[in-house]
Amino acid sequence: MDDVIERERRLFTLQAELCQTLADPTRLEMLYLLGKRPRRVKELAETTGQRQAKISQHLAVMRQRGIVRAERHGTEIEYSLADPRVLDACAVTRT
Amino acid sequence: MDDVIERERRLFTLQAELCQTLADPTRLEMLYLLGKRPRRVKELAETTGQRQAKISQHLAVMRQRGIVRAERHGTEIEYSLADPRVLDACAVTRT
DNA sequence: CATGAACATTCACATATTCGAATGTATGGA
DNA sequence: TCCATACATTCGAATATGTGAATGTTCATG
Repeated sequence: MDDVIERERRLFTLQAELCQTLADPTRLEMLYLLGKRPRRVKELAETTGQRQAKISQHLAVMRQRGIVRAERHGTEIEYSLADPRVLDACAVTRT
Repeated sequence: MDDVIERERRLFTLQAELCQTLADPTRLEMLYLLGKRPRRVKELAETTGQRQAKISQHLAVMRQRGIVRAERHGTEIEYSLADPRVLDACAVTRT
């Protein structure tokens, strides 16, 4: 009974964390770009016009949440969407 | 050119604000309940087990964002979803 | 108009988030 | 092994957010 409610509450909490992760314009722009194709950090920084450190910080957040995946190529690191379903979430929340 | 980019950025910002509004477990639970049928504040407070003031605060946030609509009936106020599409957003962000 | 019920708002505080600046780390090449 | 490049992390400050406690407001009723 209450267990069901508690289970629901945990789901709402998880859901809220995902929404929180999407609740930043820079991260949304990065996800938009990664939705088209994988990108290196430098490219994300240049395309968005943001500092590299800031991009790395946002990437770290999204990595921890499992939204994004990193793959090293020599000295560069290529990021891609870990689960393209986030694009659905982005699409639905648009305008 | 840059105007297009700027326009996109504004959209990302709006989108981020919506996500931010959804980024709270209590609000998600309230939206879930309102998705089934309109509810009075007291009912929302009792069903979620949260204090009335807290519920009103969250309702105020969602009212400002235009997610929720209020309709007074005597001394009670009934809330409903202003745009049922938010349910889609909620559904997509669920695990 | 006094009262109680239902709801809203304000204030204060704790916590979280974002960002710039600075610094650290890993990799490939000279 | 030294250096430059690409990226990550840490730190501190500013700002935002969530919450409880207290207080205000609105309305129906007597």
